[in-house]
Amino acid sequence: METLAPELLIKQKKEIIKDLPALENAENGVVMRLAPNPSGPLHIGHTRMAILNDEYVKRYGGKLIVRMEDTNPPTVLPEAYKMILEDLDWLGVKYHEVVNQSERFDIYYEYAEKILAAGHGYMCSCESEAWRKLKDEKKECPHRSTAPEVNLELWKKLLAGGFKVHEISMVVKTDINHPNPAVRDFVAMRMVEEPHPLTGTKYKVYPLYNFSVAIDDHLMGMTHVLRGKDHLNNTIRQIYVYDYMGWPKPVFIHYGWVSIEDTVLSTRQIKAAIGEGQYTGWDDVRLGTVSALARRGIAPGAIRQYWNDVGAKAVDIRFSWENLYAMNRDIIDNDAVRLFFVRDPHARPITGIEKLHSSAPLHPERPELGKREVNMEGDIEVWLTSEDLEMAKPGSILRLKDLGNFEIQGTELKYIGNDLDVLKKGAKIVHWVGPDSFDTEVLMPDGSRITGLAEKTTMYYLGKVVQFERFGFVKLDSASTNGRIIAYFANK
RNA sequence: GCUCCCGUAGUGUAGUGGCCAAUCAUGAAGCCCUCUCGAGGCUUCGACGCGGAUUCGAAUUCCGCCGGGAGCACCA
Repeated sequence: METLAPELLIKQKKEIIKDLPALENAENGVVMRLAPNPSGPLHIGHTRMAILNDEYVKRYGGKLIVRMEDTNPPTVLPEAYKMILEDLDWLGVKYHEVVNQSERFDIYYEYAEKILAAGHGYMCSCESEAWRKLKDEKKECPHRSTAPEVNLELWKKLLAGGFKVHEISMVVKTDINHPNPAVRDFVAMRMVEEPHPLTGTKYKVYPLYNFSVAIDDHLMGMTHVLRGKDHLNNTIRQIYVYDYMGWPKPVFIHYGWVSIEDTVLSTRQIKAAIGEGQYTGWDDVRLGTVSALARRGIAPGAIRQYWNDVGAKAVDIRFSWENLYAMNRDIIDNDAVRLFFVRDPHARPITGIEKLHSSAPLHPERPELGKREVNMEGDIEVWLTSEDLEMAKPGSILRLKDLGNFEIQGTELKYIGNDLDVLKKGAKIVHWVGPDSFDTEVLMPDGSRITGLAEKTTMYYLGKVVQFERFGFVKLDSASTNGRIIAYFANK
Protein backbone atom coordinates (compact mmCIF):
# COMPACT_ATOMS: atom_id res chain seq x y z
CA MET A 1 0.00 0.00 0.00
CA GLU A 2 2.69 2.43 0.96
CA THR A 3 4.56 1.83 -2.25
CA LEU A 4 1.54 1.49 -4.50
CA ALA A 5 -0.45 4.48 -3.39
CA PRO A 6 1.26 6.51 -0.70
CA GLU A 7 -1.07 9.43 -1.28
CA LEU A 8 -3.93 7.39 0.11
CA LEU A 9 -2.15 7.16 3.41
CA ILE A 10 -1.42 10.84 3.62
CA LYS A 11 -4.51 12.52 2.37
CA GLN A 12 -7.54 10.79 3.74
CA LYS A 13 -9.41 14.06 4.03
CA LYS A 14 -12.69 13.85 5.80
CA GLU A 15 -14.84 14.87 2.89
CA ILE A 16 -18.11 15.29 4.68
CA ILE A 17 -19.96 17.60 2.40
CA LYS A 18 -23.10 18.77 4.04
CA ASP A 19 -25.93 19.39 1.67
CA LEU A 20 -28.26 22.31 1.92
CA PRO A 21 -31.82 21.25 2.69
CA ALA A 22 -33.97 20.49 -0.32
CA LEU A 23 -36.05 23.25 -1.84
CA GLU A 24 -39.80 22.96 -2.23
CA ASN A 25 -41.20 22.91 -5.75
CA ALA A 26 -37.78 22.90 -7.33
CA GLU A 27 -37.91 19.65 -9.26
CA ASN A 28 -38.31 21.39 -12.58
CA GLY A 29 -35.58 23.92 -12.08
CA VAL A 30 -35.53 27.27 -10.39
CA VAL A 31 -35.18 30.95 -11.13
CA MET A 32 -33.52 32.86 -8.35
CA ARG A 33 -31.88 36.20 -7.91
CA LEU A 34 -29.23 38.23 -6.20
CA ALA A 35 -30.45 41.73 -5.57
CA PRO A 36 -27.60 43.90 -4.35
CA ASN A 37 -27.73 47.62 -3.89
CA PRO A 38 -24.78 48.96 -5.89
CA SER A 39 -23.66 51.30 -3.17
CA GLY A 40 -20.39 49.47 -2.73
CA PRO A 41 -18.74 46.12 -3.32
CA LEU A 42 -19.86 42.93 -1.61
CA HIS A 43 -18.70 42.09 1.89
CA ILE A 44 -18.59 38.86 3.83
CA GLY A 45 -22.19 39.31 4.95
CA HIS A 46 -23.43 39.50 1.36
CA THR A 47 -21.65 36.30 0.43
CA ARG A 48 -24.28 34.24 2.20
CA MET A 49 -27.06 35.25 -0.18
CA ALA A 50 -24.74 34.91 -3.14
CA ILE A 51 -23.51 31.43 -2.24
CA LEU A 52 -26.86 30.05 -1.10
CA ASN A 53 -28.71 31.19 -4.20
CA ASP A 54 -25.91 30.01 -6.42
CA GLU A 55 -25.80 26.61 -4.74
CA TYR A 56 -29.51 26.05 -5.29
CA VAL A 57 -29.48 27.16 -8.90
CA LYS A 58 -26.55 24.85 -9.58
CA ARG A 59 -28.27 22.03 -7.81
CA TYR A 60 -31.69 22.26 -9.44
CA GLY A 61 -30.72 23.89 -12.70
CA GLY A 62 -32.25 27.09 -13.93
CA LYS A 63 -31.29 30.69 -13.87
CA LEU A 64 -29.63 33.11 -11.49
CA ILE A 65 -30.30 36.76 -12.14
CA VAL A 66 -28.25 39.59 -10.72
CA ARG A 67 -30.54 42.54 -10.29
CA MET A 68 -28.93 45.79 -9.30
CA GLU A 69 -31.34 47.61 -7.04
CA ASP A 70 -30.22 51.07 -7.92
CA THR A 71 -33.34 53.08 -7.32
CA ASN A 72 -31.89 55.56 -4.88
CA PRO A 73 -29.40 57.75 -6.78
CA PRO A 74 -27.67 59.28 -3.75
CA THR A 75 -26.48 55.90 -2.53
CA VAL A 76 -25.41 54.49 -5.88
CA LEU A 77 -21.67 54.14 -6.33
CA PRO A 78 -21.03 53.91 -10.06
CA GLU A 79 -17.97 51.66 -9.66
CA ALA A 80 -20.00 49.24 -7.58
CA TYR A 81 -21.79 47.66 -10.55
CA LYS A 82 -18.50 46.31 -11.78
CA MET A 83 -17.06 45.53 -8.38
CA ILE A 84 -20.07 43.43 -7.41
CA LEU A 85 -19.79 41.32 -10.53
CA GLU A 86 -16.06 40.88 -9.98
CA ASP A 87 -16.73 39.78 -6.42
CA LEU A 88 -19.30 37.27 -7.64
CA ASP A 89 -16.91 35.95 -10.26
CA TRP A 90 -14.23 35.51 -7.68
CA LEU A 91 -16.67 33.66 -5.44
CA GLY A 92 -17.44 31.32 -8.30
CA VAL A 93 -21.06 32.40 -8.49
CA LYS A 94 -22.53 31.60 -11.88
CA TYR A 95 -25.09 34.22 -12.86
CA HIS A 96 -26.95 34.15 -16.15
CA GLU A 97 -28.27 37.67 -16.45
CA VAL A 98 -27.55 41.10 -15.09
CA VAL A 99 -30.25 43.75 -15.03
CA ASN A 100 -30.45 47.22 -13.56
CA GLN A 101 -33.68 48.40 -12.03
CA SER A 102 -32.87 51.92 -13.14
CA GLU A 103 -33.54 50.82 -16.68
CA ARG A 104 -36.96 49.42 -15.97
CA PHE A 105 -38.80 52.50 -14.83
CA ASP A 106 -41.38 52.40 -17.63
CA ILE A 107 -42.44 49.00 -16.36
CA TYR A 108 -42.90 50.25 -12.81
CA TYR A 109 -44.94 53.16 -14.13
CA GLU A 110 -47.21 50.80 -15.99
CA TYR A 111 -47.93 48.79 -12.87
CA ALA A 112 -48.32 51.83 -10.66
CA GLU A 113 -51.05 52.92 -12.98
CA LYS A 114 -52.72 49.52 -12.85
CA ILE A 115 -52.67 49.52 -9.08
CA LEU A 116 -54.16 53.00 -8.95
CA ALA A 117 -56.81 52.20 -11.53
CA ALA A 118 -57.89 49.19 -9.53
CA GLY A 119 -58.19 51.27 -6.38
CA HIS A 120 -55.32 49.50 -4.60
CA GLY A 121 -53.25 52.61 -4.28
CA TYR A 122 -53.53 56.34 -3.86
CA MET A 123 -51.67 59.53 -4.51
CA CYS A 124 -50.75 61.02 -1.19
CA SER A 125 -49.67 64.57 -0.54
CA CYS A 126 -49.45 64.26 3.23
CA GLU A 127 -46.30 65.41 4.92
CA SER A 128 -44.41 62.16 5.50
CA GLU A 129 -44.19 62.48 9.26
CA ALA A 130 -47.89 63.18 9.62
CA TRP A 131 -48.73 60.28 7.35
CA ARG A 132 -46.61 57.91 9.39
CA LYS A 133 -48.22 59.07 12.58
CA LEU A 134 -51.65 58.34 11.20
CA LYS A 135 -50.51 54.85 10.23
CA ASP A 136 -49.23 54.25 13.75
CA GLU A 137 -52.69 55.02 15.00
CA LYS A 138 -54.34 52.85 12.34
CA LYS A 139 -55.95 55.91 10.81
CA GLU A 140 -56.46 56.56 7.14
CA CYS A 141 -55.00 59.70 5.70
CA PRO A 142 -57.45 61.96 3.82
CA HIS A 143 -56.10 60.84 0.44
CA ARG A 144 -56.63 57.17 1.01
CA SER A 145 -60.22 57.37 -0.16
CA THR A 146 -59.56 59.40 -3.29
CA ALA A 147 -61.34 58.01 -6.34
CA PRO A 148 -59.17 56.05 -8.79
CA GLU A 149 -59.85 58.50 -11.62
CA VAL A 150 -58.53 61.37 -9.54
CA ASN A 151 -55.53 59.33 -8.49
CA LEU A 152 -54.76 58.56 -12.11
CA GLU A 153 -54.91 62.21 -13.00
CA LEU A 154 -52.56 63.10 -10.19
CA TRP A 155 -50.26 60.28 -11.24
CA LYS A 156 -50.11 61.56 -14.80
CA LYS A 157 -49.42 65.01 -13.52
CA LEU A 158 -46.58 63.61 -11.39
CA LEU A 159 -45.05 61.87 -14.40
CA ALA A 160 -45.41 65.05 -16.44
CA GLY A 161 -43.38 66.94 -13.87
CA GLY A 162 -46.29 68.76 -12.34
CA PHE A 163 -45.09 68.32 -8.77
CA LYS A 164 -42.07 69.18 -6.74
CA VAL A 165 -40.04 66.73 -4.64
CA HIS A 166 -41.88 65.54 -1.52
CA GLU A 167 -45.08 67.11 -2.72
CA ILE A 168 -46.79 63.86 -3.58
CA SER A 169 -46.11 60.15 -3.66
CA MET A 170 -47.88 57.03 -4.78
CA VAL A 171 -48.86 54.66 -2.00
CA VAL A 172 -49.91 51.02 -2.15
CA LYS A 173 -52.75 50.13 0.17
CA THR A 174 -52.38 47.12 2.37
CA ASP A 175 -54.50 47.06 5.50
CA ILE A 176 -54.51 50.21 7.57
CA ASN A 177 -55.76 48.17 10.53
CA HIS A 178 -53.08 45.54 10.20
CA PRO A 179 -51.86 44.68 13.70
CA ASN A 180 -48.29 44.85 12.46
CA PRO A 181 -47.38 48.50 11.99
CA ALA A 182 -44.54 47.51 9.69
CA VAL A 183 -47.00 46.31 7.10
CA ARG A 184 -49.56 49.09 6.85
CA ASP A 185 -49.66 50.99 3.53
CA PHE A 186 -46.30 51.66 1.93
CA VAL A 187 -44.99 54.30 -0.42
CA ALA A 188 -44.30 52.83 -3.83
CA MET A 189 -43.21 55.74 -6.01
CA ARG A 190 -41.70 59.09 -5.21
CA MET A 191 -39.86 61.91 -6.84
CA VAL A 192 -36.09 62.18 -6.83
CA GLU A 193 -34.21 65.10 -8.27
CA GLU A 194 -30.62 63.92 -7.96
CA PRO A 195 -29.36 62.65 -11.28
CA HIS A 196 -28.88 58.92 -11.51
CA PRO A 197 -25.35 57.72 -12.34
CA LEU A 198 -26.75 55.62 -15.16
CA THR A 199 -29.84 57.34 -16.43
CA GLY A 200 -29.07 60.90 -15.49
CA THR A 201 -32.16 63.05 -15.31
CA LYS A 202 -34.21 61.00 -17.72
CA TYR A 203 -36.54 59.92 -14.92
CA LYS A 204 -37.71 61.88 -11.94
CA VAL A 205 -40.22 59.44 -10.53
CA TYR A 206 -38.53 56.55 -8.72
CA PRO A 207 -39.91 53.31 -7.34
CA LEU A 208 -39.27 52.25 -3.78
CA TYR A 209 -37.91 48.87 -2.80
CA ASN A 210 -41.03 46.85 -2.07
CA PHE A 211 -42.81 47.90 -5.21
CA SER A 212 -40.05 47.36 -7.73
CA VAL A 213 -39.02 44.10 -6.12
CA ALA A 214 -42.50 42.62 -6.23
CA ILE A 215 -42.93 43.55 -9.87
CA ASP A 216 -39.50 42.39 -10.95
CA ASP A 217 -39.62 39.16 -9.05
CA HIS A 218 -42.83 38.27 -10.81
CA LEU A 219 -41.89 39.54 -14.24
CA MET A 220 -38.52 37.83 -14.13
CA GLY A 221 -40.19 34.56 -13.26
CA MET A 222 -38.73 34.04 -9.83
CA THR A 223 -39.63 30.65 -8.40
CA HIS A 224 -37.78 31.04 -5.12
CA VAL A 225 -36.82 34.12 -3.20
CA LEU A 226 -34.08 33.40 -0.72
CA ARG A 227 -33.09 36.33 1.40
CA GLY A 228 -32.43 37.40 4.97
CA LYS A 229 -34.96 37.49 7.76
CA ASP A 230 -34.84 41.27 7.83
CA HIS A 231 -37.10 41.07 4.77
CA LEU A 232 -39.85 39.14 6.53
CA ASN A 233 -42.13 42.16 6.74
CA ASN A 234 -41.20 43.24 3.23
CA THR A 235 -42.39 39.88 1.99
CA ILE A 236 -45.76 40.49 3.57
CA ARG A 237 -45.99 43.87 1.86
CA GLN A 238 -44.90 42.48 -1.47
CA ILE A 239 -47.51 39.76 -1.26
CA TYR A 240 -50.18 42.46 -1.33
CA VAL A 241 -48.91 43.45 -4.76
CA TYR A 242 -48.94 39.84 -5.91
CA ASP A 243 -52.50 39.46 -4.74
CA TYR A 244 -53.69 42.70 -6.33
CA MET A 245 -52.21 41.61 -9.62
CA GLY A 246 -53.38 38.03 -9.30
CA TRP A 247 -49.85 36.71 -9.60
CA PRO A 248 -48.70 33.33 -8.33
CA LYS A 249 -46.27 33.64 -5.47
CA PRO A 250 -42.75 32.27 -5.41
CA VAL A 251 -41.48 30.25 -2.48
CA PHE A 252 -40.08 32.67 0.07
CA ILE A 253 -37.26 31.59 2.35
CA HIS A 254 -35.74 33.79 5.00
CA TYR A 255 -32.51 32.88 6.64
CA GLY A 256 -31.44 34.26 9.99
CA TRP A 257 -29.61 37.37 10.93
CA VAL A 258 -25.83 37.10 10.90
CA SER A 259 -23.88 39.17 13.33
CA ILE A 260 -20.32 39.74 12.28
CA GLU A 261 -18.01 41.08 14.92
CA ASP A 262 -14.62 42.72 14.71
CA THR A 263 -15.10 43.74 11.11
CA VAL A 264 -15.86 46.99 9.39
CA LEU A 265 -18.71 46.39 6.97
CA SER A 266 -20.67 49.59 6.67
CA THR A 267 -20.42 50.76 3.08
CA ARG A 268 -20.99 54.35 4.06
CA GLN A 269 -18.33 54.29 6.75
CA ILE A 270 -15.80 52.58 4.51
CA LYS A 271 -16.43 54.99 1.70
CA ALA A 272 -15.87 57.96 3.97
CA ALA A 273 -12.78 56.44 5.52
CA ILE A 274 -11.26 55.69 2.14
CA GLY A 275 -11.85 59.30 1.21
CA GLU A 276 -9.96 60.39 4.30
CA GLY A 277 -7.10 58.07 3.47
CA GLN A 278 -7.76 55.86 6.47
CA TYR A 279 -8.01 52.80 4.26
CA THR A 280 -6.03 52.16 1.13
CA GLY A 281 -9.15 51.17 -0.78
CA TRP A 282 -12.09 48.78 -0.79
CA ASP A 283 -9.67 45.88 -0.59
CA ASP A 284 -7.80 47.14 2.44
CA VAL A 285 -7.08 43.97 4.38
CA ARG A 286 -8.57 45.38 7.54
CA LEU A 287 -12.00 45.38 5.89
CA GLY A 288 -14.55 42.64 5.54
CA THR A 289 -15.08 43.17 1.83
CA VAL A 290 -14.82 40.26 -0.55
CA SER A 291 -11.89 41.86 -2.31
CA ALA A 292 -10.08 42.29 1.00
CA LEU A 293 -10.58 38.63 1.83
CA ALA A 294 -9.28 37.70 -1.60
CA ARG A 295 -6.25 39.84 -1.07
CA ARG A 296 -5.57 38.19 2.25
CA GLY A 297 -5.55 34.71 0.82
CA ILE A 298 -8.95 33.51 1.89
CA ALA A 299 -10.03 30.96 -0.71
CA PRO A 300 -13.46 31.36 -2.29
CA GLY A 301 -14.02 27.68 -1.61
CA ALA A 302 -13.69 28.31 2.11
CA ILE A 303 -16.42 30.93 2.02
CA ARG A 304 -18.63 28.65 0.00
CA GLN A 305 -18.12 25.77 2.36
CA TYR A 306 -18.77 27.99 5.34
CA TRP A 307 -22.22 29.07 4.17
CA ASN A 308 -23.06 25.63 2.93
CA ASP A 309 -22.30 24.39 6.39
CA VAL A 310 -24.35 27.09 8.07
CA GLY A 311 -27.29 26.54 5.75
CA ALA A 312 -30.40 28.63 5.38
CA LYS A 313 -32.26 28.26 8.65
CA ALA A 314 -34.02 31.15 10.30
CA VAL A 315 -31.82 31.13 13.40
CA ASP A 316 -29.77 34.19 14.14
CA ILE A 317 -26.12 33.31 14.21
CA ARG A 318 -22.73 34.71 14.98
CA PHE A 319 -20.32 34.63 12.13
CA SER A 320 -17.18 32.76 13.16
CA TRP A 321 -13.87 33.78 11.66
CA GLU A 322 -12.38 30.86 13.49
CA ASN A 323 -14.53 28.38 11.61
CA LEU A 324 -13.93 30.11 8.30
CA TYR A 325 -10.20 30.04 8.87
CA ALA A 326 -10.31 26.35 9.65
CA MET A 327 -11.99 25.71 6.31
CA ASN A 328 -9.56 28.00 4.60
CA ARG A 329 -6.60 26.21 6.14
CA ASP A 330 -7.93 22.93 4.83
CA ILE A 331 -7.95 24.32 1.32
CA ILE A 332 -4.74 26.32 1.19
CA ASP A 333 -2.59 23.95 3.22
CA ASN A 334 -2.22 21.63 0.28
CA ASP A 335 -0.73 24.19 -2.06
CA ALA A 336 1.01 26.59 0.25
CA VAL A 337 4.76 26.30 0.05
CA ARG A 338 6.57 26.33 3.42
CA LEU A 339 9.02 29.14 3.94
CA PHE A 340 11.01 30.59 6.79
CA PHE A 341 10.17 33.95 8.22
CA VAL A 342 11.93 35.41 11.23
CA ARG A 343 10.13 38.15 13.05
CA ASP A 344 12.07 40.64 15.10
CA PRO A 345 15.35 39.15 13.79
CA HIS A 346 18.70 39.23 15.54
CA ALA A 347 21.98 38.38 13.83
CA ARG A 348 24.12 35.59 15.21
CA PRO A 349 27.56 34.72 13.83
CA ILE A 350 28.29 31.07 13.35
CA THR A 351 31.52 29.53 14.47
CA GLY A 352 33.06 26.15 14.02
CA ILE A 353 32.31 25.72 10.35
CA GLU A 354 33.11 27.56 7.10
CA LYS A 355 30.51 26.11 4.81
CA LEU A 356 26.87 25.29 5.41
CA HIS A 357 24.27 23.80 3.15
CA SER A 358 20.55 23.53 3.69
CA SER A 359 18.12 21.61 1.56
CA ALA A 360 14.47 21.14 2.38
CA PRO A 361 11.26 20.29 0.58
CA LEU A 362 8.97 23.21 -0.09
CA HIS A 363 6.02 21.17 1.15
CA PRO A 364 6.36 18.29 3.61
CA GLU A 365 3.70 16.16 1.94
CA ARG A 366 4.31 17.12 -1.66
CA PRO A 367 7.86 16.41 -2.79
CA GLU A 368 6.89 17.23 -6.38
CA LEU A 369 6.75 20.91 -5.44
CA GLY A 370 10.52 20.81 -5.21
CA LYS A 371 13.16 21.85 -2.75
CA ARG A 372 14.93 24.98 -1.79
CA GLU A 373 18.65 25.11 -1.27
CA VAL A 374 20.72 27.52 0.73
CA ASN A 375 24.52 27.68 0.66
CA MET A 376 26.54 29.83 3.00
CA GLU A 377 30.30 30.26 3.14
CA GLY A 378 32.99 32.17 4.97
CA ASP A 379 31.94 34.31 7.91
CA ILE A 380 28.46 32.96 8.20
CA GLU A 381 25.73 34.87 9.93
CA VAL A 382 22.12 33.83 10.49
CA TRP A 383 19.13 35.63 11.92
CA LEU A 384 16.90 34.21 14.61
CA THR A 385 13.80 35.60 16.20
CA SER A 386 14.18 37.29 19.57
CA GLU A 387 11.56 34.98 21.00
CA ASP A 388 13.69 31.88 20.36
CA LEU A 389 16.85 33.57 21.55
CA GLU A 390 15.29 34.54 24.84
CA MET A 391 14.31 30.95 25.48
CA ALA A 392 17.76 29.57 24.71
CA LYS A 393 20.14 29.51 27.64
CA PRO A 394 23.89 29.72 27.17
CA GLY A 395 25.32 26.26 26.55
CA SER A 396 22.04 24.85 25.33
CA ILE A 397 21.61 23.40 21.90
CA LEU A 398 19.39 24.75 19.16
CA ARG A 399 18.39 22.85 16.07
CA LEU A 400 18.26 25.27 13.16
CA LYS A 401 15.75 23.54 10.96
CA ASP A 402 17.23 21.86 7.91
CA LEU A 403 20.64 23.40 8.67
CA GLY A 404 22.39 21.97 11.68
CA ASN A 405 22.83 21.86 15.44
CA PHE A 406 24.35 24.75 17.31
CA GLU A 407 25.45 25.44 20.81
CA ILE A 408 24.80 28.86 22.25
CA GLN A 409 28.07 30.52 23.17
CA GLY A 410 27.38 34.07 24.20
CA THR A 411 26.14 35.80 21.10
CA GLU A 412 27.66 33.17 18.83
CA LEU A 413 26.36 29.89 17.60
CA LYS A 414 28.87 27.07 17.50
CA TYR A 415 28.26 24.36 14.94
CA ILE A 416 28.24 20.95 16.57
CA GLY A 417 27.00 18.70 13.78
CA ASN A 418 23.90 17.78 11.92
CA ASP A 419 22.62 14.74 13.76
CA LEU A 420 18.87 14.80 14.34
CA ASP A 421 19.34 12.86 17.54
CA VAL A 422 19.73 16.16 19.37
CA LEU A 423 15.99 16.54 19.08
CA LYS A 424 15.52 13.51 21.28
CA LYS A 425 17.76 15.15 23.85
CA GLY A 426 15.47 18.14 23.96
CA ALA A 427 17.03 20.53 21.49
CA LYS A 428 14.50 23.04 20.25
CA ILE A 429 13.81 23.44 16.57
CA VAL A 430 14.03 27.05 15.49
CA HIS A 431 13.71 28.85 12.21
CA TRP A 432 16.36 31.04 10.72
CA VAL A 433 17.25 33.01 7.64
CA GLY A 434 20.58 33.61 6.00
CA PRO A 435 22.17 36.80 4.75
CA ASP A 436 20.33 36.91 1.44
CA SER A 437 16.89 37.23 3.00
CA PHE A 438 14.40 40.01 2.43
CA ASP A 439 12.91 42.59 4.69
CA THR A 440 9.28 41.63 5.01
CA GLU A 441 6.27 43.29 6.45
CA VAL A 442 3.19 41.27 7.30
CA LEU A 443 -0.03 43.25 7.60
CA MET A 444 -2.42 41.70 10.06
CA PRO A 445 -6.22 41.96 9.73
CA ASP A 446 -6.37 44.06 12.87
CA GLY A 447 -4.21 46.66 11.21
CA SER A 448 -1.00 45.86 13.03
CA ARG A 449 2.22 45.16 11.17
CA ILE A 450 4.81 42.53 11.90
CA THR A 451 8.23 43.04 10.42
CA GLY A 452 10.97 40.53 9.93
CA LEU A 453 13.08 38.70 7.40
CA ALA A 454 11.79 36.17 4.91
CA GLU A 455 14.11 33.71 3.28
CA LYS A 456 15.32 34.35 -0.25
CA THR A 457 13.02 31.82 -1.93
CA THR A 458 10.01 33.86 -0.85
CA MET A 459 10.61 36.20 -3.75
CA TYR A 460 9.66 33.43 -6.21
CA TYR A 461 6.18 33.12 -4.74
CA LEU A 462 4.88 36.65 -4.97
CA GLY A 463 1.14 36.63 -5.47
CA LYS A 464 0.82 33.21 -3.86
CA VAL A 465 -0.41 32.03 -0.52
CA VAL A 466 2.45 30.48 1.42
CA GLN A 467 2.99 29.29 4.94
CA PHE A 468 5.59 31.02 7.03
CA GLU A 469 6.42 28.12 9.30
CA ARG A 470 5.46 28.54 12.93
CA PHE A 471 3.86 31.84 11.98
CA GLY A 472 0.88 31.27 9.74
CA PHE A 473 -0.44 31.43 6.22
CA VAL A 474 0.13 34.67 4.37
CA LYS A 475 -0.55 35.96 0.91
CA LEU A 476 2.58 37.44 -0.60
CA ASP A 477 1.37 40.63 -2.14
CA SER A 478 4.24 42.49 -3.68
CA ALA A 479 7.81 43.60 -3.37
CA SER A 480 9.03 47.13 -3.60
CA THR A 481 12.00 47.99 -5.80
CA ASN A 482 14.40 47.82 -2.87
CA GLY A 483 13.29 44.26 -2.23
CA ARG A 484 10.96 44.78 0.67
CA ILE A 485 8.18 42.21 0.64
CA ILE A 486 4.63 43.04 1.65
CA ALA A 487 2.50 40.14 2.83
CA TYR A 488 -1.01 39.86 4.23
CA PHE A 489 -1.87 37.51 7.01
CA ALA A 490 -4.59 35.01 6.11
CA ASN A 491 -4.83 32.77 9.13
CA LYS A 492 -2.79 30.62 11.44
C1' G B 1 -45.17 50.64 22.15
C1' C B 2 -46.83 47.23 18.29
C1' U B 3 -45.71 43.03 14.99
C1' C B 4 -42.91 39.08 13.32
C1' C B 5 -38.85 35.46 13.54
C1' C B 6 -35.80 32.42 16.46
C1' G B 7 -33.80 29.44 20.96
C1' U B 8 -29.33 21.81 20.56
C1' A B 9 -21.95 22.09 23.45
C1' G B 10 -17.57 28.41 23.18
C1' U B 11 -19.03 28.83 17.56
C1' G B 12 -21.93 26.59 13.69
C1' U B 13 -24.75 22.15 12.64
C1' A B 14 -27.64 17.07 12.31
C1' G B 15 -31.99 15.60 14.43
C1' U B 16 -39.43 16.48 12.65
C1' G B 17 -42.51 11.06 18.78
C1' G B 18 -39.05 5.65 20.35
C1' C B 19 -32.68 3.83 16.70
C1' C B 20 -30.66 10.33 21.09
C1' A B 21 -27.36 8.52 28.17
C1' A B 22 -27.99 13.41 20.96
C1' U B 23 -24.48 13.79 14.82
C1' C B 24 -20.55 16.22 12.38
C1' A B 25 -17.28 20.30 11.92
C1' U B 26 -14.74 23.95 14.57
C1' G B 27 -12.56 24.94 19.45
C1' A B 28 -9.98 23.63 24.03
C1' A B 29 -6.84 19.94 26.75
C1' G B 30 -3.64 15.67 26.38
C1' C B 31 -0.95 11.80 23.81
C1' C B 32 1.27 9.82 19.11
C1' C B 33 3.58 11.19 14.58
C1' U B 34 6.30 14.96 12.04
C1' C B 35 13.29 18.56 11.52
C1' U B 36 6.84 24.02 11.79
C1' C B 37 3.17 26.17 17.08
C1' G B 38 0.86 23.48 10.06
C1' A B 39 -1.00 18.75 8.35
C1' G B 40 -2.27 13.70 9.95
C1' G B 41 -3.80 9.90 13.95
C1' C B 42 -6.00 8.87 18.80
C1' U B 43 -8.36 10.32 23.51
C1' U B 44 -10.95 13.70 26.53
C1' C B 45 -14.17 18.14 27.50
C1' G B 46 -18.61 20.39 26.24
C1' A B 47 -25.49 21.24 24.46
C1' C B 48 -31.51 19.96 23.79
C1' G B 49 -33.38 28.04 27.75
C1' C B 50 -37.21 27.22 31.92
C1' G B 51 -42.02 25.38 33.63
C1' G B 52 -46.32 22.88 32.63
C1' A B 53 -49.49 19.75 29.25
C1' U B 54 -50.40 15.62 25.64
C1' U B 55 -48.30 10.54 25.29
C1' C B 56 -46.62 4.09 27.29
C1' G B 57 -42.64 7.35 25.38
C1' A B 58 -40.67 14.43 23.60
C1' A B 59 -34.82 17.75 21.60
C1' U B 60 -38.93 16.63 18.36
C1' U B 61 -46.37 18.32 19.49
C1' C B 62 -49.28 22.20 22.46
C1' C B 63 -49.48 26.31 26.16
C1' G B 64 -47.04 29.85 29.31
C1' C B 65 -42.63 32.20 30.72
C1' C B 66 -37.72 33.71 29.92
C1' G B 67 -33.97 35.03 26.49
C1' G B 68 -31.97 36.72 21.66
C1' G B 69 -32.82 39.16 16.94
C1' A B 70 -35.44 41.95 13.31
C1' G B 71 -39.16 45.30 11.21
C1' C B 72 -42.35 49.64 11.92
C1' A B 73 -38.38 55.28 6.01
C1' C B 74 -40.59 59.42 0.07
C1' C B 75 -33.13 53.36 2.22
C1' A B 76 -32.39 48.66 0.10
